[in-house]
Amino acid sequence: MKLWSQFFIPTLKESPADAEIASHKLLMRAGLVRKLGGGLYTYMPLGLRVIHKVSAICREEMDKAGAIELWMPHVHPVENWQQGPRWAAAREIMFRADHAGDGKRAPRDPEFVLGPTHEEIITPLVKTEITSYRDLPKNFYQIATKFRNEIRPRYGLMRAREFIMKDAYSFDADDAGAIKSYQAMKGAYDAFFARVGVKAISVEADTGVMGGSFSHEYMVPAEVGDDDVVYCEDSSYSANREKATSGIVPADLADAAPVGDTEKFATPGVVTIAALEAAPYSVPADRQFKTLVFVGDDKPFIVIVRGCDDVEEAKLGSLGFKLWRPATADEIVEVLGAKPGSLGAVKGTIKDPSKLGGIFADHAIRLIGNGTTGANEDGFHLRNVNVKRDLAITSFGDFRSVRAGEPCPKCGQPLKIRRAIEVGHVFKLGTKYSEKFGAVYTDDKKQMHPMVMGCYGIGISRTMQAVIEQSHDADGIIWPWSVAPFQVLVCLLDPQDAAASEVAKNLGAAAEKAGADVLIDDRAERPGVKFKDADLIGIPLRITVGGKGLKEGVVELKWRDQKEMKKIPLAEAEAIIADAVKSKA
RNA sequence: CGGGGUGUAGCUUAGCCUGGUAGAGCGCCUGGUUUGGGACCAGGAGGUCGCAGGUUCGAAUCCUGUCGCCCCGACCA
Repeated sequence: MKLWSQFFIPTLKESPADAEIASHKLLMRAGLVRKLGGGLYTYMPLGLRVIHKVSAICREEMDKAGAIELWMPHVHPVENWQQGPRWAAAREIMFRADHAGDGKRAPRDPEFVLGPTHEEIITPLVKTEITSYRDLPKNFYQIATKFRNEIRPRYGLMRAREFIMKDAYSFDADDAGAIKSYQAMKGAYDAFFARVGVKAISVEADTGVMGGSFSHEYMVPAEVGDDDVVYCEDSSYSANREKATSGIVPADLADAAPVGDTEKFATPGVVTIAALEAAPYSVPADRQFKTLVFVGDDKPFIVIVRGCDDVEEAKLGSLGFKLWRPATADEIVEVLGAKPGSLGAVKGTIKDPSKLGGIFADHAIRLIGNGTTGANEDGFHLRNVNVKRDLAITSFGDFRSVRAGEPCPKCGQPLKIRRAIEVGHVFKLGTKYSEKFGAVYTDDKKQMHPMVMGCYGIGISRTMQAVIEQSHDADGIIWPWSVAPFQVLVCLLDPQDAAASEVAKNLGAAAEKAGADVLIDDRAERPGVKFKDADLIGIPLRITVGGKGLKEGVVELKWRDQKEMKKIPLAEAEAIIADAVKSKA
């Protein structure tokens, strides 16, 4: 039981100007966090209580699923990362932590980085500690701070530079075991999000820089999310847009027959799909080939999609490059011989095909018969271009971004898309890290094998904010019982009145005995201020004790998520409150 | 990193275009009146106008640079 006057809850009437979204404003206004710098936040006493509750639930579910808690350093020797499989991709988000404070690290001084995640730490550890199949499987986790130099931190705790994450790493003897571990984590995640009161859906996801064979993200639908979730209401299909496919290309598609030879025509000044759609050319975007040039591991390659489609850059990961980026105009001219706007991949028109790492075409371009594309000569295009006959394609793949309304790949019904916040991610990693670090074990036939790994993250601090984003009204936060910083608020309207104070403390004690965390608002403030603050900080159950009510022999009981308030007789108040608390626990 | 914005008291901000004493509301302190949904009156404290140059008799205001922060894009739990 805490007295408000002896605790610290600095509420604000107005939101700081840099808070954009509801949950960020409420984090600030309810005194849960304060900003130190971009993406860096102090957890204030009230906010820390929520973090502790979320962490405790996470810990319980992880333990229940058989994971084992440990704690790893967050200052990492850079060698661990240099030896790992993703140094090139990961280094740009890592903070350096040189031990030389003046920044003048001598050549022989060790170099450190702040840990953005811990595969590079746990895998070498397991390599030295576990060598026998008898010690497998194992799943280690920690709940700790992570450091990522996000290029653009935003929305408070949603995307911070320093944040709290639960990360778990499973090690199995074989693929079947790894899938079991993966399923166990999915079960734990479902239980966790249900308990903290967040409606999270799991969706198929791109594995990104983590690598690995498959993964699911846990998404909280919200307009302010950074991701797009593609889903179908009829089938169970749901996926991150980066990964999502649609049934836009029929399986039995027959390629269109050419109507004539390819033909060059002048298109002075035309450098966009839209310009070619307009008169006098009038070529619909879905009849144009869009030719884009990327550079993958220092070698240019071409991606072709329909003019009406967008390339989903994450999908280019399937091509096997470690790093890739859009090519610059100069690089494009060097290889294709023309500037962007007149590019194509028709056989014989590419200036220097030997420099290319490949020409990759999206399946959907097969829907185009006798289309139009750039001639690799500024100001000229080619018409009557046909996929099979004319384009020098290395291979086909899925590279386009799905749009709402396209047919679901499972059932054909129209797909929908909505924004969402990623709060958790499970990856089946395979042997990418264990092979790199030599984390092998000996089986019962004296054979050595790399361990099969999985990794599993939950953004603890982000989950806290996602709860607020999903559960608030115009007056403030509405905490679910399970993660509320306090569950019962005794609103003592007349703290100078000894009898009323006594009643408040007794009722608070009764609620506490029944299992609730209790806060008593004993401040010398006017009632209006107390009620406004109560709504703002969102404590689920409010008990109001005031001189007026006591004269009638009643106190008031009000749930934060309900409109109406109930007067209860003082004589029965302790029992009624205890029952209310027990009904929630 | 590219594009756009912004920086004035603890918070929200006016003033800037058109240079001339830095203003308000909230919050804070003192006293009084109040007391069931962010009270009222009186008094008070608090600002090197992000920083550094420049133009000018004179700069919060104009110019240049720089830093922080916010928004849009790529990245992520």
